[in-house]
Amino acid sequence: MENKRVRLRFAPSPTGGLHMGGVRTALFSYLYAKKNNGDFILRIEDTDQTRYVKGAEEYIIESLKWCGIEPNEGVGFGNGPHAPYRQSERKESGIYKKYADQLIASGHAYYAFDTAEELDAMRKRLEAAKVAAPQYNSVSRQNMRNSLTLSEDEVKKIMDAGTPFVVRLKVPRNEEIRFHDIIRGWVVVNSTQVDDKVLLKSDGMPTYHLAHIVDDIEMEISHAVRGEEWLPSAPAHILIYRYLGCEDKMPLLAHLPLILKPDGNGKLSKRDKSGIPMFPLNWHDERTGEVYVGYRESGFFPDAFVNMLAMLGWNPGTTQEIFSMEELIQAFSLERVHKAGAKFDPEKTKWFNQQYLRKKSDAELAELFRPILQQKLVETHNSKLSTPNYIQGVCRLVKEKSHFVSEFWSAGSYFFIAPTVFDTDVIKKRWNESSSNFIKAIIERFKALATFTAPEAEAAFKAAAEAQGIATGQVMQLFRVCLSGVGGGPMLFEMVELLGKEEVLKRLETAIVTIKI
RNA sequence: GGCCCGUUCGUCUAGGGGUUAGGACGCCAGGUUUUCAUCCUGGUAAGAGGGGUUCGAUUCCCCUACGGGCUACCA
Repeated sequence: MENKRVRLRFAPSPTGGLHMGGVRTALFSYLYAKKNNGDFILRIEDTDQTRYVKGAEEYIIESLKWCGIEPNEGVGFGNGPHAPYRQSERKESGIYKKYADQLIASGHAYYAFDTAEELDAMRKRLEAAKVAAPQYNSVSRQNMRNSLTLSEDEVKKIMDAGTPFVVRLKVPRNEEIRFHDIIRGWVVVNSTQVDDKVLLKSDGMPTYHLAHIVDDIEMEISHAVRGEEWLPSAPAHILIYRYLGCEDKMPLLAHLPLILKPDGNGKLSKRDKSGIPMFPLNWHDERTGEVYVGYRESGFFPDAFVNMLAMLGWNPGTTQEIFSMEELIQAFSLERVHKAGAKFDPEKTKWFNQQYLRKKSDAELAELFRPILQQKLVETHNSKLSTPNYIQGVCRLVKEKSHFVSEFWSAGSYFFIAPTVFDTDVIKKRWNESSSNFIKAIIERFKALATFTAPEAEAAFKAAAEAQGIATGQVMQLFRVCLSGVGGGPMLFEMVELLGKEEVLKRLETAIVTIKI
């Protein structure tokens, strides 16, 4: 067992878009597997036919791909020795029934024939009797219709008649169940708290409880990493492994803390008022018609998203915060995962993206900006796209103040379209009778320049100001507005150089005739 | 209600019997950029409460409070 190959699975059910909490579970499993030269498997747990959502599986696969969390085995990622990886398909081999039958044969599971109404009535009865935990268990099962209370003949008769039935786990009455969690240490629960879980549903499908255990055994899973919401049912799972005689094959457990919503209390919801997405990719819910925006579509870099997720509930114990996937793999350990839930911080999320934005080369950014730019230029009837060098130059100047590539357009559209309106606040404050003379003087001095670099333009500008006895500070912003229409932006003379002599002169001429006090 | 898990600055967190309780985000201030942003420097701000154990507890134990999860033929 100690030398068992490390194999982890991510096992979502295709009931909707994969939430970022799910992505983090996948990420942690992936990191641990890679760190230990193990396998990472994607298994689809589609045992609930009523909740199956079309497109969800594709969404999960695409999300993992975008994040760079690639399983080396599983649905959408190629078959390994344990195919198929969809539980609905695995069921066809009769594997789940086989394990359920084994539990029945050994007396650790039984058939139950109760209808939904009968179960409901039982619950109401127990509630009325003020039973602390109304559930199907060692006590209440004695008053229900199952193979424990009915005679063998009766059971046979019912089964032969084709009456629907479920298989339930026979949980002992008063037994201490101890299990070890990598993150939480030892957890002790008394079996009186555990109900007789349904293992096989009346439609013949296994429940999660049976299916994931059977598959984890069959797929030789070494570590099961999942959300904290599974902690309460873990004791039942321990029992199943034990009764199956498979305790030695039981994966080590690690229950991750939940991701909490940024404001107020509770789990993360599908939407947050911060405007920061909760899903990796856009997700369209066909049932409600609602659309949830994704990190990808919001302009986040996948590595920034993954980095942010990794730091939610885990840290390396150093002050390093920026990690590539490789570095995460090297540094990761389940033991360092926090116990307490982590509130998700939208501001920090943006900061992560900014860090990655800064690290990208101008060429990379230009490549990302190009499609946005092209679309904007079409929208504004300026279909002429600038040269790659020029676009890179814009990216170089504009990236310092941005968190997202998607902000480049609003920050620097004037690099591509000459301004027609000029910030009135700045004009009101800075423009006076002498202004147009000053701009004219600059035009003359710029014209005289043989080469047009930032330092040269700046020197010419200062000389013009000095000649007219104006402090440069008085006219810098004015000059900027003439060129860009707005009062803020990147380094002024860097901007001048990039725009180029011809364009600068043209814009200044326009400004003189357009701007009125 | 019951059970389980948790609790260090507003948020993410480090540390772990003796520390000026460290870092990051945010926020604030100063400096640089003769604007804004960037950048630099500094600042703000924390061990839920009560009991133990101990020379000493944020750190170990107990209780309470609070928060979260679970309580389906859903996962």
